[in-house]
Amino acid sequence: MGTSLGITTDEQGRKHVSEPCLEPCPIERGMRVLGGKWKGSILWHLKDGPVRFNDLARQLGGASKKMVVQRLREMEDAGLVKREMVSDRPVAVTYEITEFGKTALSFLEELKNWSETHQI
Amino acid sequence: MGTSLGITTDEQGRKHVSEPCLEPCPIERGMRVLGGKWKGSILWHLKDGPVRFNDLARQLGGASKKMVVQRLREMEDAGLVKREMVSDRPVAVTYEITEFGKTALSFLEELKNWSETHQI
DNA sequence: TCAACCAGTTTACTTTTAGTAACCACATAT
DNA sequence: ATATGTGGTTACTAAAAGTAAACTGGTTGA
Repeated sequence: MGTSLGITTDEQGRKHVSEPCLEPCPIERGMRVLGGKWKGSILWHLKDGPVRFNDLARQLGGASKKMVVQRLREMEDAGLVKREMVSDRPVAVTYEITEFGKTALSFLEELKNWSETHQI
Repeated sequence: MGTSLGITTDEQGRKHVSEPCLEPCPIERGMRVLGGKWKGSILWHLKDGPVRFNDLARQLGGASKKMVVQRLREMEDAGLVKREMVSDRPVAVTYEITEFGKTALSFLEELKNWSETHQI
């Protein structure tokens, strides 16, 4: 009988969804890459230049090293972040935002502004 | 000796963080309200007008009623969404985006575009 | 030599989230 | 009477996410 947002009702009155929002919908997909705890903050901290691992971990006061490493690996895999071995013996590593990572910054900035302007 | 992003090194070479990004930083706070699984999608589905509970649950193909209710309650509490009892006996309920909820749409749109333009 | 740094890894948990499947009470249509 | 609809709730399980703290194996500086 009627339709509303992809839901159709047939002649017998049974309801069917024509375009259910299955998992790989763009908003959920985006949230998976940027939404994990600390991911946004990590990217944000890298926006002004490469940062060394322990410095990053310290900045993210609340996060354990394990979390920071884990998130960094995920973000490396997603291509948001690049790991660079700066020196071998004294081991020194920096993490740097990639060009692709930078494309997410405007979005994070909007989120940041949104949280700041509305008291959340 | 040097400082970098709020990390200072004292005369003895010990490192200290001056402004660690503790949990309630704007990006993390924003992610807490908008980042849960399905929350973004729910808000997005409500953008064109009120939607009834079961319709919404159907649209979110992968989500169980329990999840949808849970997320809706959280979003009600956050003031993003309003529950409206349309009719009592036949019980009918709609969920509607609030003015505050609408302020998050531009952000979701950017996330959506970002996910769509970069193959994620 | 000792303490502190580097960049992690590992362990041993606890907490949170996600999810299934069945069930409720009531209403409407066949 | 039976199936289907409404808007949920309950009970339970599985998986993910997160924690603190110890530990590696090296380096550096006092």
